[in-house]
Amino acid sequence: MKSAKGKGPTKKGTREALKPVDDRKLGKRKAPVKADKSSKKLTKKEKAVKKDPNKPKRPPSAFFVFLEEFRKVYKQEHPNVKAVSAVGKAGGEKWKSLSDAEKAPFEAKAAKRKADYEKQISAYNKKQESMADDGEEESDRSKSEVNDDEEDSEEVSNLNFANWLLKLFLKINDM
DNA sequence: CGCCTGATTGTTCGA
DNA sequence: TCGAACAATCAGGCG
Repeated sequence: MKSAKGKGPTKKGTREALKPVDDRKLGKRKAPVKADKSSKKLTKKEKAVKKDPNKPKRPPSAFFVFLEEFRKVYKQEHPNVKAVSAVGKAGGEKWKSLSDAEKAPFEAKAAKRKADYEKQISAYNKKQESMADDGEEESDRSKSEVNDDEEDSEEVSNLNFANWLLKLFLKINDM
């Protein structure tokens, strides 16, 4: 059952070049080159230390957005499951099962995430410059008013997503 | 006692 | 252009 990972089906040509990325699956997913100072996962520490609260973390990709919903559903069906890998594998497999149409809504969110992320980065960079001189943050009102064009039409769809996913999940599960 | 790893894919920056 | 790293999650395992 797929011990070779989805190397074939998902491959998109350009992805072939990213083949080395798969290497991270072999064991270490990071820092082969660095290996300098305790290259431990600073990501977690960054959170705890909170050195830069304004530092925008990479927003979840479409796959992660889907995973967030998927995890909820998965937990409902598998409350006993105790392993992130389980959801990861199941989610990944399912993700590939999704059609472009199904991925569309998630990709839409991903696109939106980029817009927000861009703003956050902009604000973050700006702040860094400001602080470098005076340390006085503040700034103007960047209240992240991202109400531009579309979007915001969800709200209620949020639950629908879970419901739809649940249905899809059960449906495929039955197959 | 506390932090890290595992597993999925996508995105994003850096050299 | 390519590559490497990190994004969430949750519980267990190790120092």
